[in-house]
Amino acid sequence: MPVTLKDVALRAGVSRSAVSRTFTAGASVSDKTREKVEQAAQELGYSPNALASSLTTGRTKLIGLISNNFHNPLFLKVFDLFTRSLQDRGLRPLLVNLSDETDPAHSLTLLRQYSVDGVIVASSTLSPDFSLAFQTAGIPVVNSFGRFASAPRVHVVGIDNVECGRMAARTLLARGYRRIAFLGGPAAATSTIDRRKGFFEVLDAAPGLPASESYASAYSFDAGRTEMLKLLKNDPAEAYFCGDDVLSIGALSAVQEQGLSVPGDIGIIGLNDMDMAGWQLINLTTIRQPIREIVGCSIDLMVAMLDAPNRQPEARLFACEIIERGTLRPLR
Amino acid sequence: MPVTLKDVALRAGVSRSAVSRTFTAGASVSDKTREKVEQAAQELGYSPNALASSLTTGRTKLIGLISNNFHNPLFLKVFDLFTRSLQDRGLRPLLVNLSDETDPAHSLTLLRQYSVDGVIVASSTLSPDFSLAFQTAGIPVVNSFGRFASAPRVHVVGIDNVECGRMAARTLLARGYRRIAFLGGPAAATSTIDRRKGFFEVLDAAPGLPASESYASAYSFDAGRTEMLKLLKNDPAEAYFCGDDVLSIGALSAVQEQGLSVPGDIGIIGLNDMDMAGWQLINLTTIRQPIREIVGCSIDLMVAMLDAPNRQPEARLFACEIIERGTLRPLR
DNA sequence: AGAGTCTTTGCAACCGGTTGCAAGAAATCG
DNA sequence: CGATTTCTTGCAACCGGTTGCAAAGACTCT
Repeated sequence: MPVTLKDVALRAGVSRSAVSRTFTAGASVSDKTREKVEQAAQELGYSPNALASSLTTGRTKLIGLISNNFHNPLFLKVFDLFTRSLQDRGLRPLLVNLSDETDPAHSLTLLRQYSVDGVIVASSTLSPDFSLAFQTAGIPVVNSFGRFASAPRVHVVGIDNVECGRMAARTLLARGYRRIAFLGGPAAATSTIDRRKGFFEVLDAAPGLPASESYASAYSFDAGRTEMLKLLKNDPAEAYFCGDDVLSIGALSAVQEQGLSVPGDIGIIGLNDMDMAGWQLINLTTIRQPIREIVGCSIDLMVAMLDAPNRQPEARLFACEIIERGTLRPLR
Repeated sequence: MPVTLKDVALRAGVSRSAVSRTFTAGASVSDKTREKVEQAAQELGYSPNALASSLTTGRTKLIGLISNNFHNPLFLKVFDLFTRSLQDRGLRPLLVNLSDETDPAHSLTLLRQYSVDGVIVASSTLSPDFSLAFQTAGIPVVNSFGRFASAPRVHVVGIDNVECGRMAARTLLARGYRRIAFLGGPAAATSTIDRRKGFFEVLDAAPGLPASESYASAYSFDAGRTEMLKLLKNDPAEAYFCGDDVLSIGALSAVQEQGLSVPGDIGIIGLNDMDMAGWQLINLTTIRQPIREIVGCSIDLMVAMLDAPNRQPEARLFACEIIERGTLRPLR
């Protein structure tokens, strides 16, 4: 049923090679032949089989896009950007949804079976070892939104979560909050660990400040709300750095439900600057992660690696930015 | 570099066919051979090339997943469900992000090049003709979240948007609202058209009720808020059926910003029941679309079609359900 | 033990393309 | 104009698998 190279060759009265060459950029074909072939292809509705050609060329233009962040609203935008940018460069995203898996073995064989040209691991919670497995298997890999390392073993593009933690702490201190706290997401996520580190680094440098920490069970509204309700029962802090905007909104909700005001009674700063953080009825002060740049850069790196697979791994970081809204009291 | 059938055959001391057969379910191989082959495959780290085998079998297990709804928060969950369910059935989603395109030609050639076994068009705004193009080209297609037709030409799974419109109107009337209005998303979307139709069908059957309509420029918070601010300037209605939850939340925000209360002064009912509709600080009354069922059913249909491509197209509808929260006054 | 049946196995052709090579055609040059 | 050089082109082998076929092997039964 589908029309092949041979059909076109037959109709155009040329060899199969000639047809193949008309569809291969940079191959040697005379204008006359090319015209005949294109005519025939047009009439038959031919389009070359990318998979068959991948057999000999060794390139599929398939890129595995692996993520376990299918509950993070930010990632809708991330997927949007990734798929668009990949398409713009003639690459096709083969999506892998990791859900709770953390072992790369399964994804690895799966993506190997489909001979992907490269893999993008888009996750803020997976360990770098996950990405490393692909590298070791000889598949170019970029870890987007991944954990920064000063001696990276795989390409990693993202933000410095430690610095984000510092930034949050400094922001709170600058606004005169003294009793401040860290309200993280799941304690095992690399991003949580790093942000916590930076946060307390700054606090520890300013001794005499009472600081506390706690963890929500997930990056979700309910988890944030539940945790905050618990905190409010026992002498809460003046301000909280929450691991994520959704978590923050849950916390915000809890505070308001208890009849307290934000930022009057309690200050909150989130992270990610999701769309909803800007909604007037939420109006969350938060730290923006430049996802457009991160995605763009990840793809640039990936494309570069397709030509030079043995590129030295590098970490590329982007600065985050405080987005000042209404959940912290103003700078004096 | 990658290890092939031949390598394994050589090492196991058998023919290539034997190796192929050990990896093909239902093929005839003796236990002894199978063991030898599996041993060799293990040692070499062999995994069969799905693309090469697709050449002869004619099946890639690739499913094109096309969407233009990368800004609709509901679709993060939709993608999550689709990718997970496809994976569970041994199928791989090849994602196509349509953004503003409405012409299927491009996606069609693209997906044909990759010999996808089938295509799922996940979109609430595309015309059925889009999906039809794949059907015509001989590629099994399911239109998820698509427009219902009583004589469908392609498989369509979703909800009856006309009925949703009716349901919204009845709900508002039952709560004693008399001056009610339709606040749709972009006027060209099929879902908007259908919902409007059902909505006014009910209103027209109850004469003497002043009804009005208007349209936001997008299914977004800003568009909803802007439109509602405009409406509030001129004699607003008592209650609004908004085309979407995000739109509703924008409208809700506008009402509150103007110092009016919901549902005291103005009632709002949304559609979709996204996560955030349930957040206490939003607490939106809305119509739930059973996306889990829609996705599940879409995939069932797709799988069925892989075996019987000429299945008679059918439309499968799921009932929606009012989720009662706090943005409509209670039933008397 | 021999005939008949059922399994297992390798050969070779094929899936839809690509590509090195050598021969033929066209263009360039003195 | 013939000799060179450069372009085109088809042949044939190959990419990594699958599969129909017939031969070989294993098994059953009398």
